[in-house]
Amino acid sequence: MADLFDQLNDDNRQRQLIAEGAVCLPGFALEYVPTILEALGPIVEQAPFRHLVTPGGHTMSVAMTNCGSLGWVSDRRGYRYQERDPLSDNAWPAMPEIFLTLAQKAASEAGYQRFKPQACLINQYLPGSKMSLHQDKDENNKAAPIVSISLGVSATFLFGGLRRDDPCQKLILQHGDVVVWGGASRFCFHGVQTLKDSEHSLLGRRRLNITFRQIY
DNA sequence: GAGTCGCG
DNA sequence: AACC
Repeated sequence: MADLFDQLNDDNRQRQLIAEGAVCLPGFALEYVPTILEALGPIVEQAPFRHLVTPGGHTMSVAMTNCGSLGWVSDRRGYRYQERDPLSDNAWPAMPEIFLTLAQKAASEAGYQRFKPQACLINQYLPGSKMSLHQDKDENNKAAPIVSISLGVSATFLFGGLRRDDPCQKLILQHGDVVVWGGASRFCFHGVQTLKDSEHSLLGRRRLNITFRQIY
């Protein structure tokens, strides 16, 4: 009975406007999931997930890697995008065609037709992982949106305003959901609440978040 | 002094 | 609260 209710609920989830310029597209990535997971294998083999350190000296609970021509990194010196993986000094793995296609399709669906993603940040959340409220401010191109794909275990996404103390909306992001934000909401604070310990049939106890950004 | 993709 |  609960399963039936959940299923109906899922089917009824609709495109949701979060704020001006920000939208959630439930299940938008579902049809691409097998291809995405296949493409992720060689990426994490070449550039394994690692826990980055913030400029303040704290280790992030989320494990990260990148693909694409630029990757986001953090260390004691600050946040930045760079062409090479600091672990290997190699270029980041290429962005798979399907990633580019999906990111552009989602951006277009949200009203951003000129999105040219250069950076793809892949975040792995295990139970207990979280992402504190922050703004994405390291991109040179301030007009391009952010495209975020959720896979695996559901998480509560916090979407606030332009000031840290603005109230946050809570969105439950499920496997296959895509969130796009840009325009007036491009610099909204956002974060992810501590991942609870639960199991997803395809990905186990993990949540993967794949985000796309245009840097220049 | 200002800000914080972190912690208490 | 420490570090930039």
